[in-house]
Amino acid sequence: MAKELAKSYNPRDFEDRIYKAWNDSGCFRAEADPKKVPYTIVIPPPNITGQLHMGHALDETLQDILIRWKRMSGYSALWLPGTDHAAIATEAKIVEAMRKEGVTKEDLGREGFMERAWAWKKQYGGRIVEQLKKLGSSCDWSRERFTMDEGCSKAVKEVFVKYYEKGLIYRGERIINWCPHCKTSLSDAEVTYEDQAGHFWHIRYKIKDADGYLELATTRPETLLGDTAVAVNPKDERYKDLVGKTVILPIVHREIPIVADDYVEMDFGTGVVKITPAHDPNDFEVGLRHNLPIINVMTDDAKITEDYPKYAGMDRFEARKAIVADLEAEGALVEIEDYSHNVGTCYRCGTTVEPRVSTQWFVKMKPLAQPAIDAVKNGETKFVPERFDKIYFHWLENIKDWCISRQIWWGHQIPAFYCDECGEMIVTKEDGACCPKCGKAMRQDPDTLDTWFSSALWPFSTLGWPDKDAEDLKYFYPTNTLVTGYDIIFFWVIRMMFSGLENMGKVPFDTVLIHGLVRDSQGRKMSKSLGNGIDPLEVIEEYGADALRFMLATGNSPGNDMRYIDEKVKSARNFANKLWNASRFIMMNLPENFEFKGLPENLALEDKWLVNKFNKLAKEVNENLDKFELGVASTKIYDFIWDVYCDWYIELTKPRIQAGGETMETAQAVLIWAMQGMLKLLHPFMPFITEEIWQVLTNGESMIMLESYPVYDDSVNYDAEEKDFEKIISAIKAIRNTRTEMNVPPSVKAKLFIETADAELFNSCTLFFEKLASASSVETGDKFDIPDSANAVTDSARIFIPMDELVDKEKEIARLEKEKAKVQKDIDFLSGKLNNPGFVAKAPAQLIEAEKAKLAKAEEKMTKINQSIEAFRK
RNA sequence: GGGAGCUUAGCUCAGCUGGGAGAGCAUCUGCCUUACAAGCAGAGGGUCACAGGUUCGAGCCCUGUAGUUCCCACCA
Repeated sequence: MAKELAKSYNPRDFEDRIYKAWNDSGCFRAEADPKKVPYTIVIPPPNITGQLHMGHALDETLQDILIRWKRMSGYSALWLPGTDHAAIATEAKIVEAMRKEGVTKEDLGREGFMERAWAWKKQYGGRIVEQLKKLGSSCDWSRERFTMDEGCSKAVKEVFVKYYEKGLIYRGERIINWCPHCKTSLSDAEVTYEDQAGHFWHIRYKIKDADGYLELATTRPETLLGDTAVAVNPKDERYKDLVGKTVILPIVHREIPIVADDYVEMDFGTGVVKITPAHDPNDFEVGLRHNLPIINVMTDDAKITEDYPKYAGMDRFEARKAIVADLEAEGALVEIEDYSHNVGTCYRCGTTVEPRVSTQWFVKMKPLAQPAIDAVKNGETKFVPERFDKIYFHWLENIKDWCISRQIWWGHQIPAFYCDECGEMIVTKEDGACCPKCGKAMRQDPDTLDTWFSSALWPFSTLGWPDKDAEDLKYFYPTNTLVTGYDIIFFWVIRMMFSGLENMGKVPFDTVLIHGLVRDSQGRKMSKSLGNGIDPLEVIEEYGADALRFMLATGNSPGNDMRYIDEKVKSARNFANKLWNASRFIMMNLPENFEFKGLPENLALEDKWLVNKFNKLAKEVNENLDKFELGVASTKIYDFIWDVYCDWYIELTKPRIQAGGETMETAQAVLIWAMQGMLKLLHPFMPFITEEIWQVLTNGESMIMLESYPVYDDSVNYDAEEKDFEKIISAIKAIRNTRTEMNVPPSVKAKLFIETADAELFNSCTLFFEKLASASSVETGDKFDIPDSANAVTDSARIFIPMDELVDKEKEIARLEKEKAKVQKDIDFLSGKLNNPGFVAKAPAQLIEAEKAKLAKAEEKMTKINQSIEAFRK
């Protein structure tokens, strides 16, 4: 540890060193200590493929603030870290890397591919973890987990088998979202809808055995190949007689029925809909109701199948053009209309999703959703801010079954086994099962699980479940605060909720703290394609992790997006620098072998003023943190350190330090006392600089991160002293103000004559007037008449500042009149309020008293101003 | 088509149980006062989107309007 602070604040010199010291001494380790109360956060596990971005930086900063605060407040605080295998995202990256080498998945085979994937995990899984450390994250690395490690995998199998046996998991042929690029199914949550400009192609289908056509419109003419009906509304008089007849599908020339179904809206378009059960979720439902055949016309990469030789091998968009041309040639195309519609895209790669019928595994959601809804309704888990519970309810109330099987290799392979001999299927936790019917070796289902299936179990799988007696599980579950962005509610929060309730019987966390996105300086989302992303590591390199953290925690509120603005980081860095220099100041003014023995007895007025203000600060900061108002808390600490401590208190101690003796010793002790308190309050927000200063201040005898967080001390009551000293402060401010307005440079000292009823108080503070208000001498009294002097007036004093040159009476009167007008406004406002019978009758007594006191002060000041004006007019 | 957020100083944003509008940056005036020019002391700048309502009292609560952003939704 450093022995003394470097001359200038340079976070690069100590942040890594301090992180290592924390880690080496086991400060991050949480114990299941029965004498303590647990406080637990599980990290939203970043993807192993990921690199730290601003979103992580915000998320980790908020968690670290909470965990450090709770740790210092005496809790057994566990922040459990880990990473996510991120199935599709990771596999896509690996495949892409392989592509550059000219290798395909098929070349390697499943086993070979998995080997390669694990190697990838080994290489990159550690990278993001190292980046988290740069931020100062105080995670318990001894408990680090990975969603595909042995324990998590065990939990996944356990849950899968349990759900299957309870009938909560089933396998079936359904229409699902298919990504032709990733070549896998997707869940509903993994589809992002976006408005796209497209067309409405109006097509006519010839009615068989009758004259005329049925005209309909579609945005996807290529799916016509798979049409197995056209539908109309049963109440639609226009088509009533046609129901039961058939039409001839253009191009294909297949005969398909006209069916009646309520799904069709009469007022939309022509009131006729083509039905393609294999490629549209609604059509699929209609198909089920009318027993229509399902004709899949596309391969898994969305090319037309061999069944349609003319279009076979064409991509669906090429096929669209070809088919439109053919429709036109055939005379079946009536019209093309511009149309904007909602298109589903893959949330990973952006490819337009193709609805597709296939056999998949599903989780039955209705029975699981209800307890999750109830848990938030009855307050077992609450969202901060509260409004996000609406989104949560809405999603759960309309939830559909969750498609969990993915046609990729990187992930948890589904623990279902098939007998190719007799067709038997079993679901089991055991590997390498043999068929219970015919004894033959069974083949495991090749599919893997949705990545969110394992992260849904994260709050308990990481604590030892399914071992129900695991010490960590018993002590740390349920966890307390989950911190995440609003964009993850559907993917993760909801699934953790029902998983926790179903498997643990308890909610996984009591609070979900939601934050927004970090946008660029223009308010745009940071994205790779825009190239507007800011790398947190570069910011840390330039300004330090503390500055970045402070900027992210300050000036924004839960649930709202924020912008990354360089000036804000700079200003946070300047704040750190300010603190750095303040501590340098107090240290350079300490005697060689100074020993801090706590707050001394013989406090001066200004010491009590400071102590009282600090005490109130500690109270408020804890209250704000309790309510997750981290930004408000950090602002208050900032204001106290900069304004109260640096700009006032340090300046006040300077003359005392010069004076020496007892007053100096007291000042030194108070300086240190307050500095230690401020460092502790600030530590969760700016861990590195506070630790570095603490180490030097305390000769490395303890770590600030393990100190107790300051709390309100109800034995401190210096309210009267605080008020008194505020009189001195306002007098100094008034003098400075007057001098500035009269263009008197600070180098020009002036005598002060202070006319006040608080002569004793002012006399005890003459040093401060000399030092902070450029006074050459100070005289107090109950009556002065000093001609040719500028006047500074407060509610408790009239201050005469004689000038070398004659004071311009008119100017001085004008200045006082201006001031008078202000005070008069106050008096009018306050007396108006107090003369209002409604206010006096209904406002709280405390407030009325406060307003009366304010009015009295204003009137005092008014009297003094009038006296001064009178004196000038004489 | 539903739902939510936002609209406060030139810019970016705080302001949480309703009690005389705040910060950072920017602007203007002075200061290199030996902790800090990444600083110090001052100053200017706001009908808190608009219109109603509730209240003794509204930036804050209610209703509506406008602009804006986002989420959800099966009108082909």
